[in-house]
Amino acid sequence: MGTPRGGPRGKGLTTEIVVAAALELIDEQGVGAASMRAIASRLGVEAMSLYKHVSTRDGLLDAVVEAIVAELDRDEEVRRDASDGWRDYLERLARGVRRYALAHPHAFPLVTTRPAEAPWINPPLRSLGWIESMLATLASAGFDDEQILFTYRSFNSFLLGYLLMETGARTLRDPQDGDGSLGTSDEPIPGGLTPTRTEAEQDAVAEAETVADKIDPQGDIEIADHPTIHRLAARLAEDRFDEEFDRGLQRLLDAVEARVAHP
Amino acid sequence: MGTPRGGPRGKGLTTEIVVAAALELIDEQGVGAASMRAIASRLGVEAMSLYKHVSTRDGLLDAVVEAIVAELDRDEEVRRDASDGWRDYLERLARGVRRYALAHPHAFPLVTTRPAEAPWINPPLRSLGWIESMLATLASAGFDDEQILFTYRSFNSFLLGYLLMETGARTLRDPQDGDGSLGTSDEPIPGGLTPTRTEAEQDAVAEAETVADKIDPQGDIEIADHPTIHRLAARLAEDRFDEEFDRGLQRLLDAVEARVAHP
DNA sequence: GGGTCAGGCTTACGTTGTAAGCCGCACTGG
DNA sequence: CCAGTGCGGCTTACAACGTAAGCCTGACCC
Repeated sequence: MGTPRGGPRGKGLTTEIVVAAALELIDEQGVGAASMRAIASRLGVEAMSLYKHVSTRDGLLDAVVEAIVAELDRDEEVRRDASDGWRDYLERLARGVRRYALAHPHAFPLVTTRPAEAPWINPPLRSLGWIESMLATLASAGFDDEQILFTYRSFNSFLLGYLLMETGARTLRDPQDGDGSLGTSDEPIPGGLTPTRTEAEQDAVAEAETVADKIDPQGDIEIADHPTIHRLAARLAEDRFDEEFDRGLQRLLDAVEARVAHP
Repeated sequence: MGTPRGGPRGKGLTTEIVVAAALELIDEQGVGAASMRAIASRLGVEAMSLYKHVSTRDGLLDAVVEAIVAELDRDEEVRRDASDGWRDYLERLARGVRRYALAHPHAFPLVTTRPAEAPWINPPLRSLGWIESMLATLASAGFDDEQILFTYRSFNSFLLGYLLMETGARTLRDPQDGDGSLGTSDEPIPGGLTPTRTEAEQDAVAEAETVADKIDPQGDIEIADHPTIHRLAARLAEDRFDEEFDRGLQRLLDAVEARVAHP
């Protein structure tokens, strides 16, 4: 009841501010860096003060996810009404999702993996508002229930997979890992093809064959065991994400269209 | 007696045992429950002892991921040689991946989100061995480089998206307290289409208003704001994962086939 | 039999999330 | 105007976490 009336109370912190700070930290240094204390200190405040605005760290992370997804609401391109047909609508929606995903590559895994409240709420379209919007749009475009469901799931699954792949490729492991313990290879593995582990016995952690063991700091791979990878290395490294997203999306929409056309 | 003897040192703990224990804990109670102390105590050992076998918790998690992916090596179905053609090979591989994903729904997010060593190593096929296997198989099936790359990326992205969706649907949020402290907000936000978003003051990131607020403990949704969701609720809840995986996979393989047929 | 050392255990430290409670100030109704 | 109310900060405290450092024991080899 107690509505803040008259001149709005000169409040300092708000939930939105806390969420925004958390998101900034995540964007800059990854999820792990967003500790309650770190977020607080970025706001010039003590950690416990945050709890006046969020219930728990997990809750805060959920709120961050929702804030990210909510960027769709502010995306003019996406927001345009659906009067140009379902295909146009889905296309704009997909590009909008990609936009927010690429805007927050460190946070996107959060969007994709945070457990949902119901089995049919899935990333990357996690808000009931947008789910409703999509389903309703398809329905009023003449899709029957079966077709709507098919489209909903294919669409989600495509975006999920593609964008996780893309953001994953853009956020690699910190190469600071040199870190003695695991890969104490001071010397770069000689272009030599022989995986001779001379000495190097010092490494107490006789780890069982990690992928990292097979890739030296320069990113070269052992050619002997993996000739095809080696041959395709250049192509594998190419950044084709833009066009492949387009192609994939069009293929998906074609499939939907086909499904709608035939019984 | 208690001490095994014979040839080499009769050891108690091994890296594999630690990894296995970690995986069990993750499967049973989620990643968060797999603390060093918890893993150790499950093995009847002190936490610090684990460090004789793994270098760090992060390293252990990486090892867990590798162990999971390595289940492909033990999957007879997948392992059969590729003499029945690339399509058969990819189909078996895909089903194998799905098998391990469903075997470890709590761990799968780990597989999908742990940062890789190179941008082209991506889930769910994270091992150089399998990547090499796949690329080589396609090459010897007559694919040119372009086609190989296309197939590799589409395949990964499809599996990633579909399986993350499926495992996500199977591991929901612990339905505990209704909380509410997050929603100290007074103003109800109109969600959905035509948001009529009044001008946002500065760059405030988002509104508070959690999805959880709109779903009661029974899983019912507010019908007023989300009529289409409500109408489709039953269908949305249906478990069609098996057949949809098949369909999706076939569609993917068809697309590959088409791409290989035409220039 | 003495030396080595793998592989456990103990102790200790810094950091984390958060429960509990304190206090000042802005605002309120009388 | 003044006493009261409660929002929104702060302080303190604690259990659990990852892990650095070092100790201790018993199986092995010469």
